[in-house]
Amino acid sequence: MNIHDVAKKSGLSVVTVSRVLNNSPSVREGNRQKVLSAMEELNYSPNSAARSLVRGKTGVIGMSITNFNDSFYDRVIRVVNRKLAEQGYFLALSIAENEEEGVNFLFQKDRVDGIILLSPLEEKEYVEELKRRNIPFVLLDNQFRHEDVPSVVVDNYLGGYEATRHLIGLGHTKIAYIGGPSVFLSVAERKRGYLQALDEAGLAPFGTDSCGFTVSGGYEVAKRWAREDKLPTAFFCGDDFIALGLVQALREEGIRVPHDISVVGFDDQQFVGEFYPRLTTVRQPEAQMGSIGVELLMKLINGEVLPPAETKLAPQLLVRESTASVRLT
Amino acid sequence: MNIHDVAKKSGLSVVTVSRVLNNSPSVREGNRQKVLSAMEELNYSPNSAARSLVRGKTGVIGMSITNFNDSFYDRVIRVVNRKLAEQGYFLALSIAENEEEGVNFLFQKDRVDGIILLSPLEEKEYVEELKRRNIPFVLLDNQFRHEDVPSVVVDNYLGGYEATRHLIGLGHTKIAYIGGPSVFLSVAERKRGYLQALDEAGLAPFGTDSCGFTVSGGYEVAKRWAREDKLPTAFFCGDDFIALGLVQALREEGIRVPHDISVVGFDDQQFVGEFYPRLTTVRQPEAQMGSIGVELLMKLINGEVLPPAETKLAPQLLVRESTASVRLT
DNA sequence: ATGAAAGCGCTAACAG
DNA sequence: CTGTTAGCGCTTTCAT
Repeated sequence: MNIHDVAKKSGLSVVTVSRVLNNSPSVREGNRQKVLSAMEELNYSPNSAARSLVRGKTGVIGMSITNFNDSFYDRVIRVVNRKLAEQGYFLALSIAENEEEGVNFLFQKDRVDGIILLSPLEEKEYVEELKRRNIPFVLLDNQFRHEDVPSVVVDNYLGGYEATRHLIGLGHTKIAYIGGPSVFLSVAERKRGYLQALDEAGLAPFGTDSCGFTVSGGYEVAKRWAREDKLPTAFFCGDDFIALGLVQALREEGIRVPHDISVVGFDDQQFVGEFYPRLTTVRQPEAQMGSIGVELLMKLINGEVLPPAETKLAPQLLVRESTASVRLT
Repeated sequence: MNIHDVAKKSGLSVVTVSRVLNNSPSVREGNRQKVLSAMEELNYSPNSAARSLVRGKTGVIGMSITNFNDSFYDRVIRVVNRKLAEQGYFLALSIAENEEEGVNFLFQKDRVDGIILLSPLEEKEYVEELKRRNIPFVLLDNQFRHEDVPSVVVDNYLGGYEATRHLIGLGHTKIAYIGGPSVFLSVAERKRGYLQALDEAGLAPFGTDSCGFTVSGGYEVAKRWAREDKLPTAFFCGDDFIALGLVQALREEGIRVPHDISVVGFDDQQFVGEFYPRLTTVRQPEAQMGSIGVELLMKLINGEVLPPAETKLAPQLLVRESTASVRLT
């Protein structure tokens, strides 16, 4: 069932059929209809391998992800999917679990027209490999700076800064920071923002700690601090899960949020938003990140001049119910 | 940079190069080495569009998903990814959001060698379309029965039955069921199991209700029931999120779980497992579902005889800390 | 063990 | 506006 069958059936040549396939204007309306109905009858659809071969393009954009059980990733992926579809591209997701298999597959010029790396784990290796293979690609939420590679990141420093400013503005002076695993640049950046805000306000950090990006991590830290009777009046957490665990633990200790202690999270995880008190948090601009990423990649593919390598996006503080003015005791 | 360049560089013909590419034994070792090093030098990798075209296969399996912010999906996808890689196939994920765009793309015989539909939303349409296009495919966690289509589902009836039996075994007689949206067959099946278990024990259902698969859904139901002073001694929830919301609400009402009321969830959501009391829940056999699904698809692709259309897997009750013997008052 | 030739299904270049 | 010819990069007969 190929283009020749359609040609035969419609009484026209394969070239005309191809023209109809590609919406060429130079086909007489009558003939176009003939071709269309022949296709219909034959239940024909063009072979994409053949098209890719001759055109040198696949119409597919690959995206490598490490994890999807997370609102941030979820939102970015959905936006990318939509934007790509608008441009006539198809998104193929690949889980980077088995470093060898999956990504190497995607990393083939003829498999995809371009690649989006979202929070890549083995960032440097991937970047090098992709450059070597000469495949257009962009980085989203990456950790390091790379020359000549367009990337879109969130200004985590600013996020930490604003979260802390918010707390300071509420009169808090004893503010602690609980971050995630130190391998992440974002963790360090958020902390840097926190320290800067405090410094500007002439305050000393109350204390910092870290744990995994999990509810139980936050829970344990809070329990430990409570046990040691070392509690601030406000916590800035590097992640919503941590914040949620913290709130749970504090509640068990008879400490109310935000009445006794204020808590700020990070990421605006969907799920976490269903708990009371609704968490004040920092929302990352996923939609922007996704659409700018797609735009950059499209430019790269079309050979346009590339803009400055790194685009840094401002996150947004969402003030909700877990923060309040410090209690005057 | 194609096979001809390699041939020229190695001083052999394209056919020999092709043979090396395909591990044909009939190549003299010396020549194989020549070819290999030529490939290396040229940084050559074969064009997959050309291969697909001539072979009529792509080496790609498509999987259509609707949502990934969920442990059940996450686990199934990861297993499928691994199993497929073992077989030399690559998994391409596609979000079924924009029904038109995405899936229709995957639904092309020459794009993928086979398709896995995970909890498809527009199940019947997809099945029909895929049959029409004659693409090998399997259904995972589907809602309806289809002739001639291999599918793997979980025995939700059994899950509901066992969860309820567990509660009955703990001496509970006032047991309620809170299910999810009624469009899902799984919701009805879990309820059917619940009713059956009660019936066998000579008990009447205390009451049933339903809400979205969300924490807030469960929270609101519990608040409502508490307000109406209509509380059982045990809840069986059709979903962990609902169960979690329920526990939160009960706690706010001063009711302790499991001391005053026992709660059973469903799905063993990762995240939910981090809360105390750790939820007694029903775990779906994601690993089995994934690997059986892949096996079936492989058989289909290889033209083997298809086994009985539907494989029904038994879920597993995980007894943890949210259920206890009924209090004797 | 190796190679020449044909062809997978499609599009692009060039005629007419 | 339409068709003839060539070729994308690879694998597969079929000889040798």
